[in-house]
Amino acid sequence: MPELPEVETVRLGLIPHLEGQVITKAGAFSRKLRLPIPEDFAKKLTGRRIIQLHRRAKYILIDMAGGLSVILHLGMSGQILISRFEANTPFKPAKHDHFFWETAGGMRLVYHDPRRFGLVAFSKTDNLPLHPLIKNLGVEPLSNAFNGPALKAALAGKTCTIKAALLDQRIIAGLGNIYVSEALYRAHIHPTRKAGSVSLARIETLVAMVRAVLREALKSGGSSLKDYVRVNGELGYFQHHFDVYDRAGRGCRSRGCGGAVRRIVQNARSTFYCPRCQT
DNA sequence: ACGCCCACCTGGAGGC
DNA sequence: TGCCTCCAGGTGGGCG
Repeated sequence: MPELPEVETVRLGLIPHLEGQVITKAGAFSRKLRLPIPEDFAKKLTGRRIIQLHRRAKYILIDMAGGLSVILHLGMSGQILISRFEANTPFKPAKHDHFFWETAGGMRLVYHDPRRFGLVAFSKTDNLPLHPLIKNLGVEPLSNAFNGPALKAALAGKTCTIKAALLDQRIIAGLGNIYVSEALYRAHIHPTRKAGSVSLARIETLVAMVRAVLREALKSGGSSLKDYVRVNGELGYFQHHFDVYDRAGRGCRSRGCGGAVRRIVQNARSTFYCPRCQT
């Protein structure tokens, strides 16, 4: 579900409730996520102070006192919710709640994930860059390292489609199925084009459009299709601004185009594009 | 090494 | 109402 803008919105929403706080209580329930929840989850977290929240790709990284970091991923349907809790009222998990913690400031974090593709893991803070979940991630698309020449070089010789390449987290870290379709539409690049064959000039445009669509989505608090919500339960609203995603058969929004958005399947995932505007 | 397929899960929507 | 199929913001293991 959540791509970079949704994960970043969650991180920004968590910061005021978590940074500097001490965890007074924590608990986990038995069902396994993408990875098993660490057995010592509650023991490791109880009494520990939260220092700082970061993001890498679609992972939220929480640095704690004592050199411990928590790695969180929302998978397709994960939610992290924060709410004030009443003193002396034990947490009763709802269906698909997998773990929680409470802070001295009176807030309770709950991780909820029906499909269980998300995960929580621990790492030593020092070793985070080398952690197996993190070490192979590519460039952050909102960083200066993401630029035309660098992307052109990363795509050189690739025979897969540009769509598949943009989804590859080892190349660009944080794009998902929605924003890849949206960025390719804005850059006028056909999603079936071979990644290595796109000219530098068009790659430069693509870089700018990836940035633009991520920034705009972030401003809108992300896109809520089904499961994604902010930490206070509110919806994002960038879904109202999609040009192509989930708009098959409807009119292309480009002035004077008059064509219709088409849906195709690439690598078993939907792609939406305008056959007239994208070549 | 690379590209592709599939599995991992649950639930909602739509067809009959 | 029910049952069946298809579909969904992600990821990585295994295969050719």
